[in-house]
Amino acid sequence: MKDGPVIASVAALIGDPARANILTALMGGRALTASELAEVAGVTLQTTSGHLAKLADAALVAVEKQGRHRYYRLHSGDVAEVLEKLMGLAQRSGAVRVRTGPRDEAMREARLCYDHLAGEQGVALLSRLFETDLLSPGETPCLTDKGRNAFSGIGIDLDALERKRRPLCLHCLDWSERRHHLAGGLGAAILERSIALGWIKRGEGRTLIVTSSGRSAFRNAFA
Amino acid sequence: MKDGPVIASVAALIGDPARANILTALMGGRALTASELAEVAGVTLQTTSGHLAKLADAALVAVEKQGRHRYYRLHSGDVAEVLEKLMGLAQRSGAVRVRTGPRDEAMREARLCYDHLAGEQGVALLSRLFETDLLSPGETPCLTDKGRNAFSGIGIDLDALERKRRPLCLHCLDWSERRHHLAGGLGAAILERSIALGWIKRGEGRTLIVTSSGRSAFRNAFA
DNA sequence: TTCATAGTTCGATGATAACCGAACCATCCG
DNA sequence: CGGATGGTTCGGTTATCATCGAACTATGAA
Repeated sequence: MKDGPVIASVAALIGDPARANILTALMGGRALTASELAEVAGVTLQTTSGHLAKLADAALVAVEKQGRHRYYRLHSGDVAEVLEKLMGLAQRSGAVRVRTGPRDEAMREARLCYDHLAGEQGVALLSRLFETDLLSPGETPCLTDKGRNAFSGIGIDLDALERKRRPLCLHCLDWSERRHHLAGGLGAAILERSIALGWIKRGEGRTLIVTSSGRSAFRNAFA
Repeated sequence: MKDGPVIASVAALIGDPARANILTALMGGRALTASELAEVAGVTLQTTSGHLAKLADAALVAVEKQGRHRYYRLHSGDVAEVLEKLMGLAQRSGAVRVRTGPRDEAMREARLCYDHLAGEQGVALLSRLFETDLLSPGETPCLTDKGRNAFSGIGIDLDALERKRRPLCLHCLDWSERRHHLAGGLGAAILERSIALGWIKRGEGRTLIVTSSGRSAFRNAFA
């Protein structure tokens, strides 16, 4: 008995845009931190924390503590399957309601993803880095010799970055573009230098603005 | 892009308790009218109408007009599959939030289902009618000779009922009990006579109260 | 120890949407 | 033509819940 309400509670959980973004981000299979999830969800960390608590409560996600990080992942393959099926339904239904998350509008172009560049510009930059052989593609992106020179050339201290525990290169699924952009220590460093060099400026909230000098720098692979 | 929000809109649709009840009721495969669905959902016809419009809009249910009735059914097997999977998840999660629908509390025991008795009492009555051979089980319940006598004995005009277009005996899935109770013309007639004979009284809203004389009458199969 | 980063909890606010009463359309029956 | 039944639309009310600021806890680094 009460099957109706029971499925309702689970569906309602998935039915919130922020939580749906969190869940779809986790469909990649990798465990992500609360901060990263806050980014893809487009809401603040506090809000995300609340959502994650609910999702964990309902056993849709699982948590793993590792030092001061908390890694969240989907609780099991079952959850992923349901999400897949829901996507299928949504596709067929041509659902369009799209109650866009807060700040969503301006963030599509360029935004801060945790501590690196995301949005159209972020995706474009990564693909450009591959094209120009500054990075080589693979499981995770990998720095090439040509890349070492280029990044050092704009003032990034690669040696210092490599001494840190944080992985140098990671890719991160861009939720508005559904393609990867560059994360990891290098992603963060590029953003930091780009701001210092006037290539990127901070906008409202998490939005970023790529200046015209920034656009040409990215296009020419920092040359 | 925007996959997150898209799945969110579908999930949110399923995530409302009233709509979830509607959808689970339709999982039986039979097409039901708006009034019947209003009953299982535990909300008024107006509210149900709104819900059905949204569900139809998202292609989760399909409508068929037949005279002045509108028969609603699940749009396709896909939808049923998703619902199944969600039920599975809900089960594992031990979801308990159960934001019960309005009036839900008092309706579990006995309530009006469209125009017949539902709830624990309704389910118990049908099973008693089978046990005492007033009805024989099957695709739909079927009236026996013994049943004709018994029902005529309490003042039900079976001939008149059979002249009507409405099917005499139908079963109807009880949403609180997840078992069948008796619907159709006979189900309605039994309720009508039960009220006339003081076996059942109307309570608040759609709730019904089975009196002690009613309980013994049902237990003894109207003898 | 102090500072910084990661995350949670709490309280207040605001917006969405479910809900119902009432009035309105549509179909069938006599 | 009425009258009755099945459904939908509209408006106003209410409750829920997502959201964020601020304060707090916890882990790690210097």
